[in-house]
Amino acid sequence: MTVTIIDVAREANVSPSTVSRVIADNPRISEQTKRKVREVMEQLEYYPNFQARNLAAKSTKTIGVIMSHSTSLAFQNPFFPEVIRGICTSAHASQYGIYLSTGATEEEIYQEVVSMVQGRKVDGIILLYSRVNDRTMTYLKDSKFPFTMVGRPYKYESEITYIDNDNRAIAHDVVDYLFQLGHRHIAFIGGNLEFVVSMDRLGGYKQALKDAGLSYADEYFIHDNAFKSKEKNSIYSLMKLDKPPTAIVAHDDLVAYEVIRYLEELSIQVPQNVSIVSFNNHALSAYVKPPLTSVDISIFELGFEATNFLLEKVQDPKATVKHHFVPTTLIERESCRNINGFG
Amino acid sequence: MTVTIIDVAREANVSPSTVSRVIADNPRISEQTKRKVREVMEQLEYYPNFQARNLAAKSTKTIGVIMSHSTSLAFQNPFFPEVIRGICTSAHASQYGIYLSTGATEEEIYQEVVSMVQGRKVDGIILLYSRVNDRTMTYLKDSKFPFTMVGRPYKYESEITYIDNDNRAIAHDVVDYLFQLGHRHIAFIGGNLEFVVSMDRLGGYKQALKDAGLSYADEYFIHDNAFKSKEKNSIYSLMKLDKPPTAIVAHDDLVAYEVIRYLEELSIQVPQNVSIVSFNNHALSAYVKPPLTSVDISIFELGFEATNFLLEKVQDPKATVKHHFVPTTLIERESCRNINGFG
DNA sequence: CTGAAAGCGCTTACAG
DNA sequence: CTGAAAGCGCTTACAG
Repeated sequence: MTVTIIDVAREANVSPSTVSRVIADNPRISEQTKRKVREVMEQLEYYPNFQARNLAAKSTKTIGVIMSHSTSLAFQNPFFPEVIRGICTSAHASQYGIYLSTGATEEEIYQEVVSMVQGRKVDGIILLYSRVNDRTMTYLKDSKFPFTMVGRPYKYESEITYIDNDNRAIAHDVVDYLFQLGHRHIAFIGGNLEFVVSMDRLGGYKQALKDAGLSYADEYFIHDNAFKSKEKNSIYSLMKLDKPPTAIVAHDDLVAYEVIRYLEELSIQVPQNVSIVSFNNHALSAYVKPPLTSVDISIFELGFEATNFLLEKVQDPKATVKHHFVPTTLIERESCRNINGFG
Repeated sequence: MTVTIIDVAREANVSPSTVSRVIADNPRISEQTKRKVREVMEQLEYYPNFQARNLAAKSTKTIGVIMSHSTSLAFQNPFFPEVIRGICTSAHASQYGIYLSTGATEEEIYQEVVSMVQGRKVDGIILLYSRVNDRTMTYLKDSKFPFTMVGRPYKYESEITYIDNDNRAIAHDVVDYLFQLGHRHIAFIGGNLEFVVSMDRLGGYKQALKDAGLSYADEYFIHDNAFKSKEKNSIYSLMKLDKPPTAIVAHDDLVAYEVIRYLEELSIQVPQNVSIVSFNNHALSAYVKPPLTSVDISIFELGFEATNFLLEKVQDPKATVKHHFVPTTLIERESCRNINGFG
C-alpha cells in the first residue's frame, strides 16, 4: 500500500538510514547514491510521512496562527486576509505550514494554544492580536515556547518579540495633520479598549492634544461600547455640543463609514461641516463617499515580519527579543477639509 | 522532561495501553481506573503528543483548506474571513484542526495538495474555489482522498461532493428582477471565466435574456480582462452604444464599486441614469453611495456546510456524493430604479 | 476489564 | 560515506 522508506531502501539497495539522509539532503551522502535513491523514490512515488518525520525529528515544520474571533474591529474582515497573506508568504518561503486556530471564545482559544504547545502540534505560534491581561499570552511567555505577536504586548514588552505599527505615533501624527488643516476641536471615536491597539491610538490622540497645549475633553471621546450600542445618539450628542468638533478621528475605517452615515442623517456634510480621518485604509475606502483619508498600516508587512521573527526564534531558541514598527502612510483623500482662515 | 503515557502509566499503576484507552474514553475501561488515571494525568500535566497519536492511529484530526491565491474577485478580501469562520465553526465542533495552504501559484498549490495527501498531513481537504480544468481537483478526485469543494466542479460534477450557491439561478433571478423594474437593456460585467462561478453567473444572465425572448448581445458583455486592463474605456464604450444599457449586472460588489466610480466620471448617475445590481453583498455595500443592491450568498454557510460534508466523508469513506445549494437573498438597496412607464 | 507486544514510518547518535 | 539499532510517543489487535 503506502510506500515507505523501507521499500525505497530495499529497491535501491541501501539502508533506510541512507534514504532518510537523502531526503534530508545530507552532505555526507555521495552524489551517486543520492541520484540512485532519488530515482527509486520517483519511480515508487514515495512521499515522506509527515507525522512519522515529525515524531522522530521532534519538529513539525508548522506554525500556529491564533486569530482573535472577537468583535474587535481591527481584526474584522479586511485585516485578516492580508495578514494571512503576509504570513503565508514568509512561511511558504521557509517551507513551513500553517495551522489555524478554530476557537471562538477566549477560553476555547486558550485551550487550543495549550494543546498546540503541549501536544507539540506546532513549532511556534503567532498571536494575531494583543489584548489587555491576556491569559494566552502569559501562558506562552511562561512556557518559553517560541511565539510572536502582531501588536504591542500589554505587559512584558521587553521580553516578547512582536511587530506592530507605532500606533501612538501615528495617532499623534493624524491629529497633527488635522492641526495643520486648522482644526482645534477634534473628537476621537475609539476602538475596544480591551485591545492594546485601541489604547495606543487613544494615547497618541491625547498626547497630541497635550503637546499642542490643548486639553483633553471627555465629551470629545466616544467609547467603542457607547458607539456600538447607541451609535446614532452618541454622534448626535457629539455634534450638539456647544463647541462641536470640526474634525473626527476614527479608530478604524469601518467605524468611519458608520459615522459618516449618521452624520448624513443629521444633514452634516463631510468634509464641508466636519472632517474625518481614520486608520487601516481598507481596500474599499477609496470607493465610499467621500473617499476616506486613512492611515495605511501595511497589513501584509505585519504578517510577513511577524513570521520572519517567529521563524528566527524557532530556528535559534536563543535569538534575542525583537520589536519592529512597520511604517505607515497617511493616504489623503477627500474626507478632510482645510479650515484655516475660516474659523 | 516531557511527560509521556508511560510516566502516567507508572504513576497510576496501570499499563500504557490502559492510559491510552482512558484518553480515548474507551468504554471497556472501568470508571474507577479512568478516574485514577485522569487524576494522575492532571497531576503530571500530561498532554498527549499529537504527532505520535497521529502516526499510530493513522489519522490527523485536521483538515486542509486550500485557498486560491489568485486574482479571482470572488475570493478577495471579504469572502475569505467569512468562509474561514464557517469552516472553523464546524471543524471546532468536531474537534478537528485546520491546516492552511500557503502556496501563491497554481503549481505551488498543486504541490502542497499532493504533499498533504501523500504525506498524510490531513484527513481531508476543502478546495475553496472551483476553476476550469483544475489539475489539483483532478488529482484529488483520482486519489480517492476525501475532499469537498466550495463551488460547483467544472467536470465530474456527479462524482464530487460540493457546496455552492445556485449561481445560474441567482443570476437569472437578478436579471428577472431588473425586468420587473422595466429594464430591457441589461449589460453584464463578468468575472474571471477561469472560475466556474463566473461562468455560471454569465450563463444565468444569458438564459434569462433568452427566456424573456431577448437576444444576447456581445457588446453588452464586458469581460473581466477587458474591464481590468482598460476599465474606464470599456465602460465608456458601453455607455456610448446606440442603445446603452439602462441596467448593469456586475459579477461582484467590488466590480460594481469601480463601475460606479467610472460612471460618475462620465457624469452618469446611479440609479437615475443606469441601475446596477451585483453579487456577494460585501459588508461595506451598505455604505457606498448609492447603497448597493446585491445578492447575499451566505458565505458563512458555504464554509460551514462544506466542512460538514467533508467530515462526513472523512468519518465514513463510503458516504454518498452530495451537493447542496446554499440559499441566497437579494438585498434591495438604492442602486436600482424602476423605469416602468418611463420608457 | 486489562496487559504485553508489535508496529506506525521516520531520524539520529554511534560505530565503522 | 554507509549501516544496524534504538527510539520518538502513541494505538490496537490479540490474548486472557
